[in-house]
Amino acid sequence: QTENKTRQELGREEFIRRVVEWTEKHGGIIIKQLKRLGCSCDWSRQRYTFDDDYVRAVENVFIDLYRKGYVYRGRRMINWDPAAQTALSDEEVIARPQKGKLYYVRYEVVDEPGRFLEVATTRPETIMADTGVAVHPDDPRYRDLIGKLVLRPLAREKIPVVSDATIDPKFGTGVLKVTPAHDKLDFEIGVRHSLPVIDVLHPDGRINCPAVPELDGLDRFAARQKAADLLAQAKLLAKEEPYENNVGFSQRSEVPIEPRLSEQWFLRYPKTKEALDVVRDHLIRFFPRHWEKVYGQWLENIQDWCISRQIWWGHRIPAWYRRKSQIPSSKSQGEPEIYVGLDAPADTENWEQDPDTLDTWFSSWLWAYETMDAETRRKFYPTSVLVTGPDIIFFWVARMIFAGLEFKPGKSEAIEDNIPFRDVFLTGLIRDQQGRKMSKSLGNSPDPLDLIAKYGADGLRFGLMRIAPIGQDIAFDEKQIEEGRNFATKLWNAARFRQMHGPSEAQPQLDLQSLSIYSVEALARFNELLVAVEEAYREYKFNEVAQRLYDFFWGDYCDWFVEAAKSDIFSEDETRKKSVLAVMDVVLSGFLRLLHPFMPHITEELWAVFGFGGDTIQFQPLPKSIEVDASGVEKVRAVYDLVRSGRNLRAESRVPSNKKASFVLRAPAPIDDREVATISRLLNAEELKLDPNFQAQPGVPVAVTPLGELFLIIATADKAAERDRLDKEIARLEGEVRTVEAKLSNASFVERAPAAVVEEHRKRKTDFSEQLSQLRQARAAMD
RNA sequence: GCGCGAUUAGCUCAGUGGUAGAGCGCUUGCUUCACACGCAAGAAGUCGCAGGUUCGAACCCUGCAUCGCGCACCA
Repeated sequence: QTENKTRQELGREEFIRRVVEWTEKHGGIIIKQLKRLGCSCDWSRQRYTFDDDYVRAVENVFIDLYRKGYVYRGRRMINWDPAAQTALSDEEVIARPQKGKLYYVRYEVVDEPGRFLEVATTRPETIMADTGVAVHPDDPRYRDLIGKLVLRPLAREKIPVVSDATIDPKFGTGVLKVTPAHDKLDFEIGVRHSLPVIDVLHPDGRINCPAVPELDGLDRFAARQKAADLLAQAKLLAKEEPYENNVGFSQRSEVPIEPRLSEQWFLRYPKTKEALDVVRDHLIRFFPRHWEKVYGQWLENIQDWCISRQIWWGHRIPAWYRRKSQIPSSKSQGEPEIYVGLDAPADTENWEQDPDTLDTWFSSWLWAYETMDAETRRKFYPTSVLVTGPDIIFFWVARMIFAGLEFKPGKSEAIEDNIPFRDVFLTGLIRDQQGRKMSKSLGNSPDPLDLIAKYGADGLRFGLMRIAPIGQDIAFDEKQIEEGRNFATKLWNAARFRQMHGPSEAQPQLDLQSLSIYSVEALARFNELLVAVEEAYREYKFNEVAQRLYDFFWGDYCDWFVEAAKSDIFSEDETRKKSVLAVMDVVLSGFLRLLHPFMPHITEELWAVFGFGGDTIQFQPLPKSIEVDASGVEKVRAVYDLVRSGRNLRAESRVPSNKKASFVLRAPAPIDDREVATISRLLNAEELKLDPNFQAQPGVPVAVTPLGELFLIIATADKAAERDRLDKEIARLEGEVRTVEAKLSNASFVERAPAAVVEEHRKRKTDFSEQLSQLRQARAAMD
C-alpha cells in the first residue's frame, strides 16, 4: 500500500506473500490480546482456515456440492463492487438512503415526431444501455404506444415500448426505461420481452460507450451529471427533482454496487427446510429467542449464494477450464470445457485453474467441525454453544447449520448428532459513544491492551460482563471498566484483611455448632448466591451472574459480614476468632471459584496466596451450599435494620462519623452482650445502653427498629429539628398505612390475590401501625 | 411497506403481575486499626403517550409517538 502499487503490478504470488505476512502479524496480535484477557483456550488446537487440511476440506465440499448439483456456474445478475472489482453476495450489500435527483427524460415516439414519452430515472448515465421502455398494460395514458418504437435520447436508436405488470403507474410518469444490463428488475423485464442486453460499464465503474464520446471513459458519477447536461442541451430533459432513494453499498469497500450480468459460481443452499425445522423445533436454541424469527425470515426468502470472488486472497476454486477446439464459426467457441476436482486432469494438457477465489464464508461455514480431528469430533461435536454477534446470523450461523445438516460430521446420521451447536448465544454489540458499532473497518474500538494496561484484564472483563445484558447493545463507557477495576481492588483488600489475621486452612472446615449468628447469615446469603448464579447461567445471563457476585461480595460480605465479624476477630476469645476466620475462608474460597471465569487472574493469584490447594483454581469444583440452621438469620437482619436506623439518626442529627455517639435501646426483650458489642461497633457507638424503661427527654432523636426504639443521646438536642424529622417520618408512615389499608379493605383483593400476598400486606400494616404509634408517642412527648 | 428491538433517576442500564433498583454523577459527613479504586447517610423517577385486561400493570393486550436495527423495495 505504501508503495502505491496495485496487486496486478505485484503479481499474484507476491501479493499473496504479503497478505500472508500481514495475516501472521495481525493474527498474532489478536491471539496475544486473547491471552492477555486470560482466555483459557487450548492454544495447541489453534486452527486457521488456510491450514492445509482445512483448505482441502473446503475444496472437497465444493466438489461434492458440484457433483450433487448444488454448486453451479451461471451467467446471472450479481452485485458488482466496482472498487474491489469483484462479485459480492446479497448479504454483503447494505442499503443506504442517498440524496440524489430524479431526471425526467424525453423519449420521442418514432411514428409521431413531436410526441414524447417522459421517463423518470435516477441514472441517466445508463440511458445508452436502454433497450426498451416499459409501461403498465392497463395504463390508459400509454396503451396506444405499446408495441411502438421510441427514440433512445443518447446513442440514438429505436427501442420498443413494452408492457409489463410490474410497472407502478403511480411512480414518476409511469414509464420505466429498461436497462437489462444494469438493474435486476430491468433484466427480468428484458428476459420477458426478449430485449437485448447492452453493457455500458467497465468493471471499474467507468462508462464504456464509444458511441457517445462525451461520456465514454468517464466515471459513472461524473457521467451522470454529464449525461444530464447533454440531455438538457438537446432539450430532452424535461425537469430534475431532488430525490432520496436507497442505494446498495458494498460492505467491503463502501462504494455503491452495480447490478451486473456476470458469469459466476453459485450455490443453491442444501437443507434449507431442515435448517428451518431444527430451529423451529428448538433442537437449536437462540438466546435471546427473538433472533429465531430473524433467522426464519431470512431462510424463507433465501436466494442462491454467489460464492466466487474476483480477488486473489482466498481459497482457490477447484475448477479447471480448457478451451474447446478453436473453430471460428462455432457458436460454442467461448464456452470452455469444465472440470471440477482437486487437481487438474493429469492426462491432458492446457487446463487452466479458475483464477477466482471463494467467498470467505464458504470456508467459515465448516468451522464447527473442520476445526476438530475425528477423535475430537466424537467427543465435542455437536458443540454445546456458539457465542457470536447477531450481525453474522446469515453470514455464519445459518450457513454452519446448513453445513452440519448436509455433511453430517456427527457420530450418527441423526439430525441431533449433526447440528453444529445446541445453543446460539447472541451477544449485544458494543457501540461507541456515538452509537456506532465497533468494528475493525471503522477502527473505533479501543485497544484492549491499552484498557488492560489501565484497568487490568480482570477489570476489563468484569466491567464489560456486568453491563452487557443478553442481546442488548451497549454504549461503551470507560467508567464501566473502572468499576470492574475497583471491584478487583475491593476483593484484593478484603482478602488482605483476612490474611492479616493468620493463615488459612487448605480445606477450611466449619464447626457448625460454634457459628455466630452473623456467620450463619453470611452463609445463608452465600447459599442464595449459588442458586441465583446457577439460574442466571442457565439462561446465559452473564450480566446477572456478574451483578450477583458483585452485590454479594461488596454488600453482604464486606459491608455487613466482615464489619460484624470484627468484634469476634478482635476479641480475646480464640474459639470465636477461629470460627469466624474459618467462615471467611469457606466463603472466600467458594466465592473465588464462582468469580474465576470473570476475573481469572486475581482469583488464581488469591487462590495460591490462601493456599486453597491444587495447581490452579481453574479445575476446582464449584462450591456447594452449606447446610446451616437458619433460625438466627431473622435476628441478624433485625440487627442490621437497627444499625441502618441508628446511622441514619446520626447523620440526620449531624453527628459526624469521626465522633463516637451514645445510644439507648429501649428493647422489650433482653439482648446478648455479644450482640450489643457488635451493634455498638457497627454504629460506631461509644456506648449502647439497654434500658427497657428508658424515658427520653423530649427532643431526643428516636427511631423505631425491629428490636425496639433506639435513642441517640447527644449533648444538646435540637428540638425543633427533631420535631420536623418526626413529623416527616410520621407523615411517611401514615401514607404507607393508608396504602396498605386501602388494599386490605378491597374485598376483591383479599379474595383473589394469593394468600401469601395478602398475608404480607397484613403484616406490613401491623408493623407500620406499631411504628407509627411509637413515633406519635415520642412526638407527643415534645409538645 | 414488512419484521425486530428500545423508550425506567442527570448519565449508562437492570428489573415480566403484588411497597420503583444498581453503578456513575450529585449533596452531606468521615485520613474509623482491609480498602478514599474507600466508608456512612441522603436527594432524585407522572417507569414515552392513550386506551384496554386485572382486585392490582413499569411488567400482559391494542393503538400511537420517537429512536435504532434487519429485510424488501418504484425506476
